[in-house]
Amino acid sequence: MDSTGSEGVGGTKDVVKRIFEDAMRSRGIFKNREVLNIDYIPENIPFREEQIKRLAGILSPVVKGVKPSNVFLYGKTGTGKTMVARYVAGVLERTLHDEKTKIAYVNCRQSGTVYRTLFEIGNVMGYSAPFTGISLSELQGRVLQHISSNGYRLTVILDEVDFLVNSPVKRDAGNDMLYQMTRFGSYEGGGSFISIIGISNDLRFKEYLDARVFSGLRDEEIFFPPYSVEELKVILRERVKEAFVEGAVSDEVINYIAARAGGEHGDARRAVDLLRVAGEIAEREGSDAITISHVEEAAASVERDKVKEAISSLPIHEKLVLLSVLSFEQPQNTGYIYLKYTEYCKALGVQPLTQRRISSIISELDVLGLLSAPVVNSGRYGRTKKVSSAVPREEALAHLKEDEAIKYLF
DNA sequence: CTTCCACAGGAATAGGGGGTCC
DNA sequence: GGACCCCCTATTCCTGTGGAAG
Repeated sequence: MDSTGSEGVGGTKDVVKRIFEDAMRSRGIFKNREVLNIDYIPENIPFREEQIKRLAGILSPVVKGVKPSNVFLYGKTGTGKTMVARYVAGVLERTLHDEKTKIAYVNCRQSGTVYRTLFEIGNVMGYSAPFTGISLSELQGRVLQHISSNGYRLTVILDEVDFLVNSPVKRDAGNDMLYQMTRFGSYEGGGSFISIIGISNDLRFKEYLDARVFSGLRDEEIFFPPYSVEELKVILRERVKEAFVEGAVSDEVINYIAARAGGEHGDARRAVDLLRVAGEIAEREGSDAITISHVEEAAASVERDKVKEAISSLPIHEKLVLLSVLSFEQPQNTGYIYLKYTEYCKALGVQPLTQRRISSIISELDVLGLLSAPVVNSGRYGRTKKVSSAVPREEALAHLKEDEAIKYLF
């Protein structure tokens, strides 16, 4: 840990001073760390020429004020869908000299609800709606009205569009919104239109879609295959050239990152992320090059941060459920978890929630990756979830103890 | 082959805090 | 102020179910 007191002649102050001096003396290994941000769009996007050309071709009518086909981009995470869409949209935007032609980017998952997605689109189009209070259909009507009455021609990128329809609660609203948007213009006249670039990595997506919406949404499709490890190496090498000073990242390290991040399904975002965090760690250590062990540490640190973030932002009942699961060595049935949970509630003087709710919470924690809770059938002995922790026990407990209330359950 | 466990998980509903609109 | 809206958590009630025990 940290050595209190003074080492050698200098005191704490000198130690701190030395850290700053070290930081100043070393040239630093970063040249331009912006290049490693998630939303950085490089000049050159390798291995995606074909997709870029196709998307540009499909969108080209826009420059003449004509509605292009709707496009659907699909492929797994980190295969460059968003980057390509933003890249092409960016170039398109810069070649336009037309007030009426707009390009909007909305991430449907970040927006969270159909309402807020529409709200965002309205915002980009210069219509500020109340962020709550009016009905969805009212908002939808207003935004579309705003677009048509101003004669706007809109190309909207709906990233993670599956989130508009993937829950039963949203399904109808999401379908309706997409339906209205795909139909928009066909009856408006006046040159106003909306074209949609949909992006999704969930291939079950179409199951949730209304058939009419589905066919309307993908006049065209562009597939993004995973990057191979070799391709990842090229991508990393290009980023390294831009981001780091010469000699800071060896080929060996690049290969290691590519293998590590790309091994499963060629996720470039993950690879670049790993590179960035490894660089930050190396920098903090005052090292002038990234080593394999920096990368390993980076991978562990990314994982730890995720767990910490996930646990500390949990509401109290979720934390208690997690604690209940951790109190067992072996995987347990929902029923036993629930019993333990009610004990904890009693100890804290909190009113326990119903088992139905706890069952949902267990599922939510499963989705978050904190728990593993597959449903198992034990014949005569019923049907339940076998709940166990999906994160290191001690680590999870440490985070839970940060909570003021839970601390007293030691 | 039937029974029956121990829940899963859908549906309807409520309520409370955020709001708009007239 | 009253009608109505969104969003989220939570409750109540409910029907469904794979397979070991009998």
